Amino acid sequence: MPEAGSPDDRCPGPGRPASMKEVAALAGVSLGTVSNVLNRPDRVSSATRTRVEEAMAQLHFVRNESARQLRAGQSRMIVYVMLDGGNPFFTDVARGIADATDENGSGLFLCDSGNHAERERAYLSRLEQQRVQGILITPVDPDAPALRETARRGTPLVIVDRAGPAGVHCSVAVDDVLGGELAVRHLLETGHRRVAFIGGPAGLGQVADRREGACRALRRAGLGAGHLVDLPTAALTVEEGRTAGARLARLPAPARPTAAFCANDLLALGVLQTCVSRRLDVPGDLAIVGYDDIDFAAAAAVPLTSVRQPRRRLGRAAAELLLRETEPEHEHRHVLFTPELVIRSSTVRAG
Amino acid sequence: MPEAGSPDDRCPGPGRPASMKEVAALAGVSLGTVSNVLNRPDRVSSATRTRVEEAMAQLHFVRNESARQLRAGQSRMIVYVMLDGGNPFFTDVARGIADATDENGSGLFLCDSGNHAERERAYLSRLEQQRVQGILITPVDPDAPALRETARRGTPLVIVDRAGPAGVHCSVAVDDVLGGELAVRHLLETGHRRVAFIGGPAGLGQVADRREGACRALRRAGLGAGHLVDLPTAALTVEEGRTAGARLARLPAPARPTAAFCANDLLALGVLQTCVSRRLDVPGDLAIVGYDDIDFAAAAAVPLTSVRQPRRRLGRAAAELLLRETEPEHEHRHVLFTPELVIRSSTVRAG
DNA sequence: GGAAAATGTTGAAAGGTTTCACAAACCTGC
DNA sequence: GCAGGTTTGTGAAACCTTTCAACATTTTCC
Repeated sequence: MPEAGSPDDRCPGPGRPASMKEVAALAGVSLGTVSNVLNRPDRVSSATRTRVEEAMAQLHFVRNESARQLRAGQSRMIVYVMLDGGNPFFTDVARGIADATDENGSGLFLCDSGNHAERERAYLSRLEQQRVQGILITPVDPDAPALRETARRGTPLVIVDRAGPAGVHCSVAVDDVLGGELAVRHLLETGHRRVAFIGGPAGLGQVADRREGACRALRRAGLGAGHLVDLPTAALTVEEGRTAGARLARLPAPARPTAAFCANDLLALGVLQTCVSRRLDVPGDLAIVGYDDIDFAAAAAVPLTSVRQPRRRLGRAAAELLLRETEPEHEHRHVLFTPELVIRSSTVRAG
Repeated sequence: MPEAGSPDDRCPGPGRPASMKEVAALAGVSLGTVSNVLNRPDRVSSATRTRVEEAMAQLHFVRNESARQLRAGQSRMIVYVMLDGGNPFFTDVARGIADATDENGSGLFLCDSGNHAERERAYLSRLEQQRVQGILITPVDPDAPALRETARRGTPLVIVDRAGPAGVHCSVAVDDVLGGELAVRHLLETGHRRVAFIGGPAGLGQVADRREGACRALRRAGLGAGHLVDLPTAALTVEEGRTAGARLARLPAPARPTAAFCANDLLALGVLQTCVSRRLDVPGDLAIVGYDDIDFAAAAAVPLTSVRQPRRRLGRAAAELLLRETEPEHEHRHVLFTPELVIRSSTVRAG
């Protein structure tokens, strides 16, 4: 039996953890001195410091962050409110954020709104009550009043992967219209003339912009909007992709698009799965372009052509903007990254 | 005289948010009454209540959670420290936790240790200082002293997807040894006699247990450990899976296993990808079994046979144990779920 | 009409930390 | 010896909320 958990080590146990006051009493020193040991150790003689540190160890002292926060007026906590924790795109963005917050010494916490406006609102309110140091958020709706008000009341807030209303917040996003255009231009260049757009809900800015980009590509190729076949989905999930794929496969051959542009990779993977199970050749019978270039896109058995977003840089840039949010004379900035098309076998046969 | 109430305080500017004291002053009421409006509205006459509520609205009052926490002694925050935010398995577990915490009205926050012991320790320490209501954690090492000590000092803590040292914490896990056995028994039953085990780092309990289960299946079939070919990996990622797949493909044909059991689905997807790019038939040339049955496993173009864990139930059960952790006479419990093999085309040809 | 109960409101204390003006002790150099 | 400086340490105030005993007012019931 390891001695680390020896039962005779009777400590405070179920009671309240020790406070600085108790530490001070045990060390025979004033409260202020304990505080100095913690915050300005150089102002304390090494003899007292040792005595205080021993008392802290003996009492298993743990600093009370609530009290510190109360005194300081704000916490050291940075939070990213994700739109969908199940989408690897957002966890990659979170990693980029973590890169920046680590360097800054702030702890990063995550919340998942699950694309649910009410839940997002609840989190926002909690975070504001918590007086967090800052909020990064990929919102369900960047124009929601709650966002504006939270920022106006003083909580630093940066919008990620969307642009908020002009001049109200900083934001970091990727040019989704351009991304959509790149995707569909590529399909047109590889000979397709009837392209499905698979995505939804249409209220989601990312979806609307990518579709808009698709239309732009058609226009610039001198083709009408009739060349785009809309297959709306209820969410951006693999499951919805499978459903949409099945609907697509059921279309009569002359009307059936020869290519599908999906609003994200999860949908694309679902569509791909349906094709495979129905023995449709990809890209022969249907070419597929996804969006985000998540790791699973390259790992799919028919590797997906996809629009890559600089996910990690996106996160890092957002975090850096957030940390600057409290500087005097701050002007809100909107950073826009450029996406990039990654061509793989789901649109162009390998070899 | 602290009651120097300057009339300038009326304007809600970009300064500190209003406090209850200011609300009370504006409503011409005492502090206690404002508190009653917030916490026991029934004890306040509706006239006063309205007056206070108007004052709160006018001043954009936001409750200060730090102060509440300080008073209450603990926060209303529940946190799940994930082992790897990039693995959908853990985000699904998180969803199960959220199901339970939602019903309880506590907010769920997530942290990602990224399988990094030092980062995990830092989070744990932060959370303890924060006096969080409870911690759910899938630890890098369930025997790490920091876990034991955090729990001993009074922060409710439940271990998820592992069992901690006996009697110290509650835990919820899935029988990984049995899972490994199911996987390899299935491979043996479908005629394979040389099976690769792909997984690592070996220090990870999940990996060790699943491998142990594989050995048990062999033993029970009367086969020696020589029938298991170890291909250790540095992490449980798609990338590492690709590397391991390449190593596997390079083995000389007589020594090459005809089946691979991967410690999780990310690895399995990587291996699968390598097979496809090298024109190896799955399952003809290599049968593959994954672990976790994440959504992407079924969505792979060769749908993966995988060991399904009740991810969401796992999370929910863990959260429920956590909420009971503070009950008097609490006895730590270890809940063990049973995994289930889901057979798909990566081991058995469809049709 | 007045005692008892119900209802509304108040004021002060407590919770753990940080900060800051101040006191005490020790040096330095003359 | 002692003015002036430095190094250590102290005590009290402040941060914002919640709780609770006590007070004030109204209602109820004989």
